[in-house]
Amino acid sequence: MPLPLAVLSQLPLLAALPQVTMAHLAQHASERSFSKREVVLQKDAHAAALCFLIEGRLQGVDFTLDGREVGLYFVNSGDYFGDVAVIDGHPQPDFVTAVSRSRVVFIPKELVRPILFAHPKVAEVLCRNLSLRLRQVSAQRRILGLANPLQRVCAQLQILVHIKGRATVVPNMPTHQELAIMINASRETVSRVFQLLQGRGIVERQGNDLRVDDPRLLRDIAAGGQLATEPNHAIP
Amino acid sequence: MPLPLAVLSQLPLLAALPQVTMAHLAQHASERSFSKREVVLQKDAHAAALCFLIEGRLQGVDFTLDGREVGLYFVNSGDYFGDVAVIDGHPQPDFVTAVSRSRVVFIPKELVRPILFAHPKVAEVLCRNLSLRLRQVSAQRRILGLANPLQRVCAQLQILVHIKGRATVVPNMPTHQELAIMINASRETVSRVFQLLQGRGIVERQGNDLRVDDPRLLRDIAAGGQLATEPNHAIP
DNA sequence: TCAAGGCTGTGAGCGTGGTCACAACGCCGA
DNA sequence: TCGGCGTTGTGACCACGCTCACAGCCTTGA
Repeated sequence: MPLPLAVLSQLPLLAALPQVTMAHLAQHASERSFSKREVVLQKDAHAAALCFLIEGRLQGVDFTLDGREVGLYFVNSGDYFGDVAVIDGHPQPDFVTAVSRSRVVFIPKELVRPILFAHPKVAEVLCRNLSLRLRQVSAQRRILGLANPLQRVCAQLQILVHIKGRATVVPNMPTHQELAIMINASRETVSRVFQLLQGRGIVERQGNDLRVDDPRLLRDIAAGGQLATEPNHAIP
Repeated sequence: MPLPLAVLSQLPLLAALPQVTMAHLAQHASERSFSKREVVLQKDAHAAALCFLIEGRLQGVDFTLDGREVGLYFVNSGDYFGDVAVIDGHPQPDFVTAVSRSRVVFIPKELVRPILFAHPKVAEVLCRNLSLRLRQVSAQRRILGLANPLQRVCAQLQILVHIKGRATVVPNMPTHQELAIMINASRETVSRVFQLLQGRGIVERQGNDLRVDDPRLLRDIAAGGQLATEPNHAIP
C-alpha cells in the first residue's frame, strides 16, 4: 500500500508541502492500474480519495436525462481529478473512465482534505486550477453555441492542439465517437467533417496524432467563414 | 469610498475574517449602481476587484466565434463574482451584465487576494464555491446534450425552480430570449415551447414568477417521455 | 492464422428547428 | 394620454444533421 516518496513529490499540487507531510501521505496512498474503457470513478459515489493520473488518459463523461452520452473533459497524465467531490463533500459529479490503459494514485480524502486548505501555497494552486477548469468548461460551452457541426469540430480541435516543434498537432487524437459526444454531434457527422477537412488538406492523420496543417484556417472555419456557411457540395 | 462595516459582514465568504481585517477591507471597498442592461464586467479586462452583488440580478454572457450570444450563469443578490480572474490572474473570462437594476460592491484585488488563501476557513469556502460552480456548468452542459428544445427548456426550468411555500416557482422568470441563449435555441422556439407547456397547464405565468404546477411532469418531459418524442400536433 | 470487435466511411430519407417576416401586446417614460 | 420599445405569439419555408443500415478496415487477442 505505501508508495515511493518520489512519485508524490513529482505532483505539482503537493510540491509545496514539507517532506514530513509528503512522507505521511505516501504511507497511506495506493496505486491501481485500469485497462481501456474501465470506470475509474463512479458517478454519485461519495468521495473516498483525491486521485492523480500517473500514466495514461482518462475522460470525464456523463449521460443526459434521456440517456445520451456526454463528454466533459480529458484528464492527462500528471493531472489530478476527483477533487470536486473531495472539496465540497457532495457525491462525484460524473463518471471518469480510462480512454487508454492508465495508472492512478489515490490519497484518502480524510488525509488530504485538511492539508489542502491549511497550506496557503497549496490552497492557491488548488483554487487556481479550479478557476482554470471553470474557464475550460465555459470554453466548451461556447463551442456548443456554434451552429454547424463543422464549426464545432474546428473549435474543439483548436482547444486540443499543442505546438510540437514547428508543427501544430493534436496528440492522442480522440476517436470520432469521443469527439462527437463532446460537441453534440453524431459520430457519422464527425466522420463526414473529417473527410472534408482531410480532403482540403487542412488536417492529416499521423499515427496517433492529428497534424493540423493550417491552424489559421481552422479558426476561420470555426468562426463561420468560408466552408462553414457554404452549401454542402462534393469535393472535387 | 469607505463602506459601512455592516455591508461586508453580511457576506458569507468573508464571515470568518477577524473584525480588524474586515474593517480594513471596508475602508477601501467601493459601491456602484448599474441600470438594466449595463455591463458590470467587461470580457478580457484584467481583474481589478472581487465583486459582490448586494441587490439586483446579473447574467454572465459571452459570444461564440460567429457572434451568437451565449448565456452562462446568473448572479443573484448575495453572491460574489469576478473571482475567477482574481484567483488565476488571467483576464475576465466573460461579460457580466445587469438583468435588472443592481448594486455592486468592489474590493480591490490586491487587498483581498492574499487574504483569500491565508485564512483556511476562507480558502475552504472559496474552493467549495468554485466546486459548486463547476457542478453547475456541468449540469448546464448536460442540458445541451438533450435533443429537443422542449426537453432543454424543461431541464433548464428544473434548475431554476425554488420551493416557495407549498408551490414550486421560478422566481424572476427570465425572458424567452435570456432562456434561449442558455439552452441553444432560438427565441421563437422557446416561445412555442411555452405555449405548449401553458396550454397543458404544466406551468403558468404569475407576475414576475413562473408557477410550475407539475414539477414531476417537467422531469418526465426533460427525460424524453411523452410530449418530447411525439410529433408536433395542435393543442386541442 | 483467423476470428471478432472496434473504428471508420457513405448513402438515403425524414423530421425539425432556425430564419425571416409580421402582428399583437404590455410596460414605461415623456 | 400617447408613442415607442421591448417582449411575446405565429405562420411558412427549407437546409441540415440525426437516424438507420450497411460495407470496408484496422487492431487485438486467442
